[in-house]
Amino acid sequence: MDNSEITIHDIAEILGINSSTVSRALNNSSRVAQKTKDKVLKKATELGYQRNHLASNLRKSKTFTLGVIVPRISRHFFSSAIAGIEETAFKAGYNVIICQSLESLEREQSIIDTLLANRVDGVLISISMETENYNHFKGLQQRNIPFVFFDRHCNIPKNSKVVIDDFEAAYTATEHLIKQNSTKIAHFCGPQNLEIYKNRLKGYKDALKKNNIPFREELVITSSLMEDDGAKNIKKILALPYKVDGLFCANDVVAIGAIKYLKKLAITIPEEIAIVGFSNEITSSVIEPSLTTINQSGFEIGNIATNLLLDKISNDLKKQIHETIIVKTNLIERKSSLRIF
Amino acid sequence: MDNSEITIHDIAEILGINSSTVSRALNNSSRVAQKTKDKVLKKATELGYQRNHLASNLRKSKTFTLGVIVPRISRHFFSSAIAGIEETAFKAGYNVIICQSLESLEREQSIIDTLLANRVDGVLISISMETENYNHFKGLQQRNIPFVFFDRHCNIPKNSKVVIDDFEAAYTATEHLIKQNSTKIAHFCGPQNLEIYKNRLKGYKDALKKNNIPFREELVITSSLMEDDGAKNIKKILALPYKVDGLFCANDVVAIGAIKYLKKLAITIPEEIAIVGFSNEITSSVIEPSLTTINQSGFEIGNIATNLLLDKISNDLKKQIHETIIVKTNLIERKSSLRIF
DNA sequence: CAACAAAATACAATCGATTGTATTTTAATA
DNA sequence: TATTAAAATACAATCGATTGTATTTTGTTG
Repeated sequence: MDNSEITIHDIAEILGINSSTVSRALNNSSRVAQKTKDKVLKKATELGYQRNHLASNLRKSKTFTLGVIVPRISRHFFSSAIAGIEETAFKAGYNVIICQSLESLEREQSIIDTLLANRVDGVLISISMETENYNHFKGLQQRNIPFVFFDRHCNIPKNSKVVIDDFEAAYTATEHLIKQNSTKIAHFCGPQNLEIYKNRLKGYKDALKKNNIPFREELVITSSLMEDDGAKNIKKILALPYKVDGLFCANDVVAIGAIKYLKKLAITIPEEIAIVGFSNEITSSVIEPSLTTINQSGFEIGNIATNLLLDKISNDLKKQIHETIIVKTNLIERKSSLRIF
Repeated sequence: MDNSEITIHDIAEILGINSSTVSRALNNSSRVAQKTKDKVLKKATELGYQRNHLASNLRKSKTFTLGVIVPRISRHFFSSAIAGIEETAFKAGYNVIICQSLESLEREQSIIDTLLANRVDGVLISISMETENYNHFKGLQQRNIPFVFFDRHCNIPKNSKVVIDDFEAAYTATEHLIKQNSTKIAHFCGPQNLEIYKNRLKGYKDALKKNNIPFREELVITSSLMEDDGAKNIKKILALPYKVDGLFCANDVVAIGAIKYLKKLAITIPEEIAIVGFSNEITSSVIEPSLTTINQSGFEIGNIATNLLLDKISNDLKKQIHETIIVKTNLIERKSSLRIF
């Protein structure tokens, strides 16, 4: 049993030619005669030759590896995004290192150090909720490693990102509630250091304004948007001297927390309060009443972001373009907001 | 701005010593004097030296990369398992290539080829539903690449796996239904080429037997356990000449499909039919009625499987042990099965 | 057939770290 | 101080593929 790996030198020796010719033949270089290419290719498949990427990459000083940083892999949106990233990366011959920040800035920074140590060729990032300073990204810039934000991005100069139009989506969601005759509409929003939550808040505000509904500061409640926060936030709203009849949540998880709690209190949805979430988690179609939400395709976003990153990697030497790609979303109307008139 | 990477040769030159000494110093070899080690380490951090893994790995002919094959990354169980795998692997200095078989044998085979081409040091596998022949695993064995099954395993000689006691869990689940006064208990089972589904079926049968409930062939319905299958299978059951009052599903997804369909038909759960699922997907606690299910920690299983694999990798030269580790599960009792007496 | 350009191939250095062997330095002992 | 073992360091080959330069082969033209 020959356990030793076949190298280009083995092939070269067998064919009585030089290993450099074998290498060029396998890379389909124009400097090698077709006859020789055929010979080499035939022998290579015959021997089961497989290129040693380590050696190849060392010479080319490329790792063909991308780093991916997400807050949490088990969130449906992110695992879909990762599936999209993997797919595109794989096709292009890249591997992917996946890391979770678990919503911690510190972890995010140390992950970037690890990725730098691993000499990844590029990085895809969806930032943590804690991320307020951006020095670690500057580290990437200095090292000339291209990176692309997806979904959760931040406002640093010269960056590329693949995002959805959070403003528009939030506007649509809020206006949908208004059309359902809600007038006292609350908004559970996320940390305002994240652009996406800023924009969702803006969209909410704008929709109110355009529809001549006064904005009330006390109806906007900021939290980490975890399931627990749903109940906590609802309590605050119920303590108000007037009745809230609509709720737009910046994600589905907090919306589901809210629904569960409201059901305990026997407050009817959507009759007493109509609710819209954001992200279309799997759970959202299962909960009762099913949750109206903004649908965003993680898979598609992952695909696109990876393509953008690969472009940046191959254009490295030339000018660096800084692009923002906006992916379409749509409102899925479900029972949690549809009132019968 | 010095963009060029620092190498051991740079450090050696600056300190006026040989690069081999620098290498040994950085690897804390006993062949280097402490004084020299200190000098080297100081200079290395000063210059921001980072080992080039490509070069190091090429020399050691190791990639420090593990391959992971799962049916689908977006399933909660698998994304949790991946999180566990990543964690353990990262700590040990390994990277992970994640691949989805999407329940296709063909894809699974080609993924293994890719992983071989990537010269991974080991592989973690949870096999697809289609997987009936095991030649591709033999390829791994021949190449002497250690691998470990987790969750979905198969019956080949000399393999290591991290699994749950499917038999016992299914037994517990079925017995729970019996305690709830169900006597006509159906079982939605998965493809019988997978050990886990075989064992779940066995556990179901055994629980019936021990409780003197006759086993009926027609109550066992095999499918791919997708959500759609839930409704399809329920239809078959409703066509029976007697009334089924209990249902044990081999996963949560099909159970949820069943619940949704039963609700449409206004058949009450658990009063008319009590239901137990398997896996504890996130959705299961959200659906109404909430789904009684077997809880299995993907994260823990991922952790353990990775540790086992890393053991095998480092023991490569010595004897190969073939271990089966069984991870504890527990029954989570929820509304879908709890009858009020 | 000679001359020469073009095509094909060979040679050799290189990527950066590791490691077996050789050499030098240090320290201990007689 | 001479001797010698042990400790520390230097040298050089190596992992396998790539690539710039040198050399050989091929084919075309007068």
